[in-house]
Amino acid sequence: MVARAAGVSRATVSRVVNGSPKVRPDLIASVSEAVERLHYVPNRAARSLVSRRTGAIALVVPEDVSRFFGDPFFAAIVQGITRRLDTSDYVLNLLVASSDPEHKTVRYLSQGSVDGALVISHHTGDALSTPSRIPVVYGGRPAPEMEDEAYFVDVDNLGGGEAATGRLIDLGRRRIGSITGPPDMTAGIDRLEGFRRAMDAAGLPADAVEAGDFTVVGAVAAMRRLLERETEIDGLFVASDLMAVGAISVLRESGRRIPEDVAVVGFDDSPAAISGEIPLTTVRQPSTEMGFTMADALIRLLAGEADVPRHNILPTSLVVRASA
Amino acid sequence: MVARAAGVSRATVSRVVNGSPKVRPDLIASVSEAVERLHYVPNRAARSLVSRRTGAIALVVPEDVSRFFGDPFFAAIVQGITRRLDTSDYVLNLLVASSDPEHKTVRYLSQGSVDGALVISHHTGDALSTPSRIPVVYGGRPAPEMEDEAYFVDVDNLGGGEAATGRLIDLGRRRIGSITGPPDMTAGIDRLEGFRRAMDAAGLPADAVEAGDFTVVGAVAAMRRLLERETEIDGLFVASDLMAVGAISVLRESGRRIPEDVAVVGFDDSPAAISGEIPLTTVRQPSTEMGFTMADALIRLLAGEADVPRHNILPTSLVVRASA
DNA sequence: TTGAAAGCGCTAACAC
DNA sequence: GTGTTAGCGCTTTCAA
Repeated sequence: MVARAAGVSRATVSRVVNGSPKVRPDLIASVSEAVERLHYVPNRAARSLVSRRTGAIALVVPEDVSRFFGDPFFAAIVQGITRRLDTSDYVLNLLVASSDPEHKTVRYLSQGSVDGALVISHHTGDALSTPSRIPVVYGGRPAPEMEDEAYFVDVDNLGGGEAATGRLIDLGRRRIGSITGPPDMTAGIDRLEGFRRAMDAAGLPADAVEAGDFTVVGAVAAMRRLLERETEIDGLFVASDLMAVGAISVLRESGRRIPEDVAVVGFDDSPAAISGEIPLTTVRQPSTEMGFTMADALIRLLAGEADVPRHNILPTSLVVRASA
Repeated sequence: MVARAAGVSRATVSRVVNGSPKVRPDLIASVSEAVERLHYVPNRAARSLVSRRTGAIALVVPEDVSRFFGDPFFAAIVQGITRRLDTSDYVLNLLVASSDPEHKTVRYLSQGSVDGALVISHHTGDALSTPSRIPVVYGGRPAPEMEDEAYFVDVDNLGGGEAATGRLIDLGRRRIGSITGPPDMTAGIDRLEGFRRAMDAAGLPADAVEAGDFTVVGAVAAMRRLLERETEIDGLFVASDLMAVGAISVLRESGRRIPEDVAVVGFDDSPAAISGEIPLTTVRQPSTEMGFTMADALIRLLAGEADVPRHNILPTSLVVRASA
């Protein structure tokens, strides 16, 4: 080790570099000086070989990146994560999880290449099948079978669905329908559950429900199906803004006015909410904060903190615009 | 090493694991079996300590992630990168570059934590100030002073600007203006240069130009300024679709019809191009391919290939819709 | 408080 | 072809 030019042993250099408290001030000074002068940078591999820590955490995202990276919600999560990491010594490893269980990702995670992992779970099946021995924090409520033991951060989809539906009810709407997400995505499930609770509480039937898939075209189809069954609909809760856009186009096509004939509430408060002709009333979710909180929880877990909450549900809020 | 349970030496295990050609088939079989049975996974840190390779590459993005992660263009690049990496043994490290030169990022890169880096350079100043000794491939043409020596992949902004302007000229427009990007972003500079060349070639003056900043509000302001100076405008090339949306709103506000009074061509072929009321004629850029190509170039560089082209300009194409 | 020495898990000469 | 032997650069007991 070159920095021994400071006239001390490698051990002392190591202590100084790692900020050990028991080093004489004058030594720490001369070592620092030598480090500076020689542009010494500790080798990460050697360090993690002995310390058994890598200083890296993985961000595991589902395979269809296309959807995820373009998705503003996901973008905000990543932003929140990087913001938290910025004031830490961890770096982020981006892993695109394949459905193939024997994929690189799994091997990588068990390779001890990262100290912990953040996994964005949207579909129920996404949750890391191979249980690794490193701490994992999920983004989004994972599958029910892991829900209790797992650490996760989620937005209050249930409360959001309830608030959205409540808005429709407060508006005096009585025949309220809903276009939901696919049945294997917990976010969609929870939003629907919120819808049901609000309807139940108001003594209204929660049966005008059709499943979408969080895309515009899926929503168009779902809306058409719904309209065939229920011509009297006067209120609609759609599980995402993008789907709301699709639903609204069908509604208008059928001659209905928004919000006069049918009041519509979306979910996400994405750019799509204000890009259409009629500004969407929707539910805002704290996405950046979600990413930040996920990273924070993982870092605390890695620091050995014992009282890290397993479940963290971030509040959502209703944003009233023109559609309802 | 536990896998010595296969009755061979660690060296042989290492050879088998790394696919060395000079190992007896029966040994490679029994070793593989033992590896499988014992769930042996080589330790990454130890391996890179001796091999001086990390199996990781960095993706360095400018600080304002907010813009970048939400940006479909960036999303597509990341997708292209991960797609290329998927069939390699490299993993991706995401680094958010701060403007602070003494930032984590710089230290990290010089720490030997990655074998190479991909850097998305949009602003001229973004280019890694600290010259690291690892191979770097830029996404987007970097600052002129590094343009020659650096490896980079870019889309043909110049050709795209030329084609867009050419479309306007072919349409018979004669008083054609342009809203450009900020003067420190090479993409915007090149698009403007394309505009100039097309105008020059047609013997038209290229002086109706105002600088935008790639945002809707910036474009609105730029359009207003342009309209004050040039009331006769009948054609407009806008350096991004998002800005085109802003420009069009101002144009309409002033009572002009698109494309009858003013034909408009954008750039990017982003979702914004088809989300507005009038589908935008625009220039499509191969963003996913750009990411793929960047990763591919870096991987080849890391493999020691000598004939990796330093500059790679990917073709753009005009997409004709309703606005021009 | 500091130094000496051991060793983290692996690969790469070098012999056999 | 395979085993033996050195380290890779660092942290960390253990003595001093």
